[in-house]
Amino acid sequence: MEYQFRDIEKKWQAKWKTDKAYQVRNDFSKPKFYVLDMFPYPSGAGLHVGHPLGYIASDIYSRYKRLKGFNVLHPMGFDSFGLPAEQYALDTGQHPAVTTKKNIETFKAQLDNIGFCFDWEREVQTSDPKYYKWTQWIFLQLFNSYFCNTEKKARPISDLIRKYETKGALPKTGEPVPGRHFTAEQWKNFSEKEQADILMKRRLAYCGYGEVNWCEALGTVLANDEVVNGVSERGGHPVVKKTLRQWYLRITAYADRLLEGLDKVDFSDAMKEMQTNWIGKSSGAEIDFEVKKPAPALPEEKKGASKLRVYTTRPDTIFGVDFMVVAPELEMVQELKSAEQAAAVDEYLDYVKSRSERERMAEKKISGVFTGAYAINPFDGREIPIWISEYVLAGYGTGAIMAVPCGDERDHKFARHFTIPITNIIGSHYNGEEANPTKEAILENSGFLNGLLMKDAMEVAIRAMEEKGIGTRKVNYKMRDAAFSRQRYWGEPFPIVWKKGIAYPLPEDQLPLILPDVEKYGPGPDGEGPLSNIKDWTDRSLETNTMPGYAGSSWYFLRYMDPHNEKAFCDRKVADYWNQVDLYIGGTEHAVGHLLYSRMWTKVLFDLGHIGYDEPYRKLVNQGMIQGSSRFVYRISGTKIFISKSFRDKFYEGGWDEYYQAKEEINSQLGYVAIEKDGAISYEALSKNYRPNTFNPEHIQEFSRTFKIDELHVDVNIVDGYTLSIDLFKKWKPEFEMAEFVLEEDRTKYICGAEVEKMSKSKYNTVNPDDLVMKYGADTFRMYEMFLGPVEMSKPWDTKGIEGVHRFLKKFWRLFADEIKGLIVTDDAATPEELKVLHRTIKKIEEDTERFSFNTAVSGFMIATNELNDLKCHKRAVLEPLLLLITPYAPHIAAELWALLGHNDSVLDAPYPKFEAKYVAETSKEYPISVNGKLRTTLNIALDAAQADVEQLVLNNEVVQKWLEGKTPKKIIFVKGKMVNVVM
RNA sequence: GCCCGGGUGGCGGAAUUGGUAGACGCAGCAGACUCAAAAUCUGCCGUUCGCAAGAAUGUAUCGGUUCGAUUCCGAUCCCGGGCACCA
Repeated sequence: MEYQFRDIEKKWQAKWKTDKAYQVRNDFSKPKFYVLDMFPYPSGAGLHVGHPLGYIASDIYSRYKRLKGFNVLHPMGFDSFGLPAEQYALDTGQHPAVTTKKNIETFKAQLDNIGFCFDWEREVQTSDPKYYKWTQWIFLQLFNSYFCNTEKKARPISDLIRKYETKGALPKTGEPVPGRHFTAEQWKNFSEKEQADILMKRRLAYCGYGEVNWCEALGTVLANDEVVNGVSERGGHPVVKKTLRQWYLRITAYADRLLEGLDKVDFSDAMKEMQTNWIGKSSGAEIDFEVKKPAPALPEEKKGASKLRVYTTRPDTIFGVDFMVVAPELEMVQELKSAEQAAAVDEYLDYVKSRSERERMAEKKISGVFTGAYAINPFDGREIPIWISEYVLAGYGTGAIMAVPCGDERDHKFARHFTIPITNIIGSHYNGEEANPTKEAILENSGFLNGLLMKDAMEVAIRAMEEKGIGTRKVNYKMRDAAFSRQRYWGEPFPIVWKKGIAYPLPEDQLPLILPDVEKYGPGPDGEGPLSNIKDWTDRSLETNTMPGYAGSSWYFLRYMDPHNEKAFCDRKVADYWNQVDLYIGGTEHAVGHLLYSRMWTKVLFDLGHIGYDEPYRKLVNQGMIQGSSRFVYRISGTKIFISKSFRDKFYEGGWDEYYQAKEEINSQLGYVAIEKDGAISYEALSKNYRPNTFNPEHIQEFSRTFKIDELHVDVNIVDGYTLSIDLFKKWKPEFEMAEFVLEEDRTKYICGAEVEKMSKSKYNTVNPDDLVMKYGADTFRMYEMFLGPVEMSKPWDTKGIEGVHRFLKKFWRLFADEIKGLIVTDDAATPEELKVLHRTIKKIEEDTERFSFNTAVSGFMIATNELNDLKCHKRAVLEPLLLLITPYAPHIAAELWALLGHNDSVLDAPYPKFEAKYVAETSKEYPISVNGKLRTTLNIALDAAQADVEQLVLNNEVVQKWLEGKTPKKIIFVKGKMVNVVM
C-alpha cells in the first residue's frame, strides 16, 4: 500500500464537499474563533505560489482551533470591483462582470486544489448586488451622520439639524463669524440649498470641491495612499493636482481614535508605526503675527486682513524667527506683495504653477521670493521679512510657517541660500554650519524665555501667547480626508440623487442601486465617469461617480458572519457572537489604505449602534512576500548561440587570460569560429543562425561587430536548480528551436544565471501551485510552504526543497502502512521511550502552532517521524495521536490514515491529543559541565540529588580536576536543570 | 535624510529569549541494495591543525558587561522595508 496522494486527496476533497464538512453554523452555544484572510482581487493571471502562503497559515490555524473545540469561521471571498477588470474591458470590450466571473472560478478551483477549509456558502463578492446593496447602505449611514466633537463620535445628522433648529450654531466664546455661525432663527430662514451646504460640511461622507490626485491615464482620481512618488500605484502613470467635485470620507475626524485604537490591537510595531506616521499627529501652536506692508501693491480698500497666522510645533523658538514663509498657493499672497516686489512675486507664482508634483518631489530646489511685507514679532517687535516658497505646503497647518534657521534644517538652507541673517538662540548647540533641532538647549537671545530649557519653554511660550491673545494651542494631522469617488465604471454606484445642486440619499427600499450595463467603458464628458453616458442614469439625476476599490473591503468581515441576510448587513446578534476578527492575515501593502478605512467604518458602525466593537481586527499577522527566483540565459547578440554562465562571468569580470580562454572554449565547443580574433562575431556564426532567406550577405558589414551578450529571462520551470533543460528550452519558444549551446567547461551542463525579483509572469519566474500539487500533492505543498521559514518573512521561492518534505510524508505514511503487508499498525502497548517521543511532540506542535511558528512545527513532525522510524514503532497508541496533530497541516493524508485505522468519525473533529508531562519526566539527566564557561565534560546526575552531592560529584570528576589543577573553585553555578558551571 | 526591522555553514533556516551554536531540510561527498535506473537506507558535512583521539577558532566588524553573549550595552559597516519638504 503506497502513499497515493493524488487519489487520496481527490477522494477526501470530494467527500468533504458532499458532507459539507466545512459548513459553519452560527451556533451561539459554542466558543467562537474568527480567522480571516485578506480576500484577493481576482486577477486574470491566477494564483502563483506566493499567494497561498497566508491562506495556508490561516487554514492550519483554523483547523487547529476547530480540533481544540472552537466554532471557527474561516471564510473566503473576492474583492471583485476594481481597475484592472475595467482596463481589460476597455481593451477587449468584454464586460468586467464576465471576466471577473471567469477569474473567480479559476481562483476557486486553484484554492480548492490546495485543500482549504473555506465555507464557500459564505463567500462574498463585492461586485454582487446582494453585497453592494449593503455597501451602499453603509455609505448612506456615513452620509447621514456627522462627527460630534464633544462626544468624539458619530451621530445621526438629524441630531445636528435639531440642534440647529433649536439653538443654531454659535461660538462658545467671542464674536460669531458670518457664514460659520448662525442663530436658530437664521437657520430657519436659510434656503434648502443653504441648509444642505451647511450640513454637507459636517457629514462623514461628503461632497465637496477640492484638490485631488488626478490621473489622466486612468481617467480618475486617486486617494493619497494610491499615489506613490507622484505616480499612480497601479500602472505608474503621472498624477497631477486638479480641483474637482468629489466625494470624501471625513476620516480626519477619526484621527485621534484611529491612533488610540492602536493600543487595543495586536498589530506589529512596524504596522502601528506606519499608521501612526500616516496619521501624523503633531501638537504645537497657531500664532498670529501683525503684518506691516510698506508700499501695498493693492489699493487700500482691498488690503484685507493684516494678520499672518502660522502653525509651529516649536513655539519655544519664537525669538529665533528670522523670516516667514507662506505657501505660494495661498490667496493672501496677493495682499502681501508690495509694489516693488509685485513683478518678482508674480513671476515666481508662474514658475510654481509650471512645476508638476513629480518635478517638485524629484528635485527639491531651494526657491522663493520676498513679498515685500514684514511680520512683527509680538514679543520683541522685530520686523521679519515674509517670503513665499514652494517648500511650504498650502494644505498643512495654516499654509504659513515661522522660519527658525538655527533650529530647522530646511529653514537653515533657505536662509543660507538667500543670505538672510541667522539669529542663534541655542548658543553652542548651533555651530553656524548646520541647524540643530534639539529640545535640550538652554535658550539665549530669547527675551523672557532666556535661561529656560527649550522643552520647558514651550509651555511658557504658549501661555504667554494665549494671555496676549495672539496664539492658541493646536494639534495638526498629516492625514487628509479620503477621496471617495472614482470616475470609473466598475464600482458601486452612489445611492445619491442630485436635485438643484442638492444631494439626496436614495430611500433604503430602493437599494441596491444596480450598476447598469454600458456600451462603452470610456469616460463621459468633462472628466465624468462612464455612467454619465447613460441617458436613463442622467435622466434620473443619479450620481455618475462610483465608489473606490476600498469601499467594499472596508466592511466585508461583517458580511461573512451573516452573508445571506436580506434585512440587514448583518444581524446584530450574529455580529455580537462572531465579534472581532481574532486573527487577520494579509500583506503589509494595505497598512495605510484598507486597514485604516476599515477601522474607520467599524468605528462609525459602532458609534451608530449597529455593532458592539470599534476595532475590526484583534490580531494582525503580516505574511511576507514570496519573491521569484529568476533564471537567465546568455545569448551572443545577433546569433542563436547561448553561452553558459561561467563564460559570461569571464567576459564581464575576468581578465584578458580568461577572455581568450573563454573564446577558445566557445569556438571549440561549437566546432567553428564564432568569435573572431578581434572579438567580432564571425560571418559563420551569424549566417548559421539566420535562415538563408532572411539573411542577406550584403549586410555582413552591419552584423560584423564586437559581440555583446543578451541576458534573457528563461522560464524557471524548465530549469532544474541552475541547470537548463536544453530540450525543453528548444520547445519553449519557436525562436529558440535552432539555438546552439556552449556548455560549462566540463561539457555536461548549461548553467543559468539567477536573481531574486518580484514574482511576475513577464519575468517567467512564476510557479503555479497546481503543478506542484499535481506532482507532490496538496499536503506536501502546504507543509513545504510553511517549512520555508517564518510566515512573516519574505523569501525567494525555491522549488528544489519540496522533495525533502515529500520524502517526509512518504516516511510518515510508512509508519502506518507497508507496500506488501498494507496496514502494519499494532495494538501493542507503547514503551516509555515511544511515549516520550509522542508527548514531546505534542508539546512542541501545540506551542509552535499557537505562536505561529509553523516552520519549526513541520520540523517537529520530521524529527518525531525519524525517531519513531528508528524505534520501529508502528503502535496505534503512538501513531493515532500523532495523526491528529498533523491533521491541520496535512488534512488529506491524516483523513486517509484515520479511516484506515478503522475510524468512522471525521478526523476534522477528533479531540486534540493532550500533553501529559509524566511521560517526558526524567529521573536523571546528562548534565553539561563547564569550567569557567567552557564546556569540559558531561555527567549523569539524578534530578533529585542534593546540591552538595552534585558538587562533590562534579569536583570528583577527573576531567574537572584536571582543569582545576588542584585549586579550589570560587563557586559552582547550577543553571536551572540545564548545566553546571565551575568558576575558578 | 528620518524611522523601523535584520546580518548565523554552499543554501533555506533552528537555538525554549543569558546556558552544549548550526536543529530540520536542500545541495554535496562516500557507501549499501539493484543487471541497471528509480525508490529506499547508512555515514560524513562551519573553518584550521591532526591518521586519530582531540585541540583551537567561529553567529557582519570593533569594544564593553558577565563565570558564561547569536542573545544585553556602545560604536562602525552592510542589507531589507516604510516615510520623505507635514514646520
